[in-house]
Amino acid sequence: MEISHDLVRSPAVQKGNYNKRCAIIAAATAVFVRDGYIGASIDAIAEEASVSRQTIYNQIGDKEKLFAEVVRGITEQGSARMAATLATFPDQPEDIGRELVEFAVRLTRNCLCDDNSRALRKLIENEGSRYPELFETWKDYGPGKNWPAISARFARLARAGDIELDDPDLAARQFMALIGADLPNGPGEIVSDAQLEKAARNGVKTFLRAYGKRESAPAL
Amino acid sequence: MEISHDLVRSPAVQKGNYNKRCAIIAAATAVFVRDGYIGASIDAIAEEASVSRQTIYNQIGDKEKLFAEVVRGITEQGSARMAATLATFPDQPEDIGRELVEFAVRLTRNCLCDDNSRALRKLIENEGSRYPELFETWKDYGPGKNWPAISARFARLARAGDIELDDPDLAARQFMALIGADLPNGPGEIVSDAQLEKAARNGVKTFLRAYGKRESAPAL
DNA sequence: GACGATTTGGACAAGAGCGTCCAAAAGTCA
DNA sequence: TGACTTTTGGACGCTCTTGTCCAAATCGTC
Repeated sequence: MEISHDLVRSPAVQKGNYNKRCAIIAAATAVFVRDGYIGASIDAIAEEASVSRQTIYNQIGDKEKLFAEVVRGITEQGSARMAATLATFPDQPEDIGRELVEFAVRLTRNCLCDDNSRALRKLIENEGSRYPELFETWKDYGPGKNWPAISARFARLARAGDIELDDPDLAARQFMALIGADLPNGPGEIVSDAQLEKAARNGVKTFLRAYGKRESAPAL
Repeated sequence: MEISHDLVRSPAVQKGNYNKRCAIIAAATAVFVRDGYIGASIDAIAEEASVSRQTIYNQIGDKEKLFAEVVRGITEQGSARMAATLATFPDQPEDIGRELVEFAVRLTRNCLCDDNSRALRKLIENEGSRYPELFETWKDYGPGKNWPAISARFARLARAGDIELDDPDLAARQFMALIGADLPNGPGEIVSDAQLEKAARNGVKTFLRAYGKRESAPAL
């Protein structure tokens, strides 16, 4: 699982080699996701990063500190991607079907199916109970900020008369569920662009059959 | 996580105390799900089962054998519950909305939200790559047998004129996604009957808005 | 080249877990 | 009661991991 940490910069202290530090964080992310917190060994991370074990202790410190750094990195990156993607929601659509499909493709590709998001979900699910403070950080970014944002977009579409719905929050949850329903969710599965496109089209089609304006039968 | 293993009987050999064996399997299931394969220690399982560590080695054997037994148990039980629930699909509905909601409640309660199913999903997701043969066994029961079964039911409903759909497989996947969209999916969260009922109603409502016959507006 | 900072690899102690062995205790059945 | 089976608890050897320490090697910069 390749994870770029371009956005992960040393927070305050700027000692040592940035590249080494980034390599350590990236390798730690991969190994933590693959083997879990307990199963991940510092030696495996060191080997994955092509770095001596001692360097990890020099640069970051404890295993817990390393894990916290990993979580901080993927949370930040995931949140940034989600915010950027949400900004592309079709506000004043000309062809709502096509534009919703395009948005769904961006959403699944950048925020649901990418390695970073899957890593975050897996860590939250498996180690969230062991490190509740990690869960707290994520709640702010995930369901705390982004879900209301997307439901607000749908509410605006409804006010503009593009769709018909009574509960924007519910519609947002169902939209997410529908565009994810047709995606292969096996472990470590590769999702092709064609599958992504088809899943988005199928999900949006059903979403608009339920919530679209009655007179305009969407031909996708 | 309480998991009853009434269906789990010793396969061939019938030596020793059944109660002890069942207690071991149940405890092992809980600990494996909680801590993962590597994180689960035989000592913790022995303590959870109120049994000496040596007894585990006498009754089952290896840690791997114990894990395989755990997976076999929850897979069997999950499959049995799914089959029993699928048999209650409304074949000739009088009130399709109400009957689909009732079916969705049964499905989520027995096959999606119960401890057994969640344990199975978690183990598959986390250890499936480490033990592919485990994944194989599950594929037969899960997507291999049950998903075609449910889509066949929807196809029959469509032929009878109760709903309008072109792709039964897709409709089945979307039905599952919709009735699960409104469920709290946090780790270890308790789902009340009221939430279950409401989630099912919301999901079926949208499903029928998309696939129901146009003239009969469902009032749920 | 020389100096300081960093990295490296190896060694180390402490602890945890797995699987085995074994003698004593408890349970089971005739 | 007596013979047989099972369970128990403790001890053991083995491996793996964590975190620390340290001297030698490497890198960057002047």
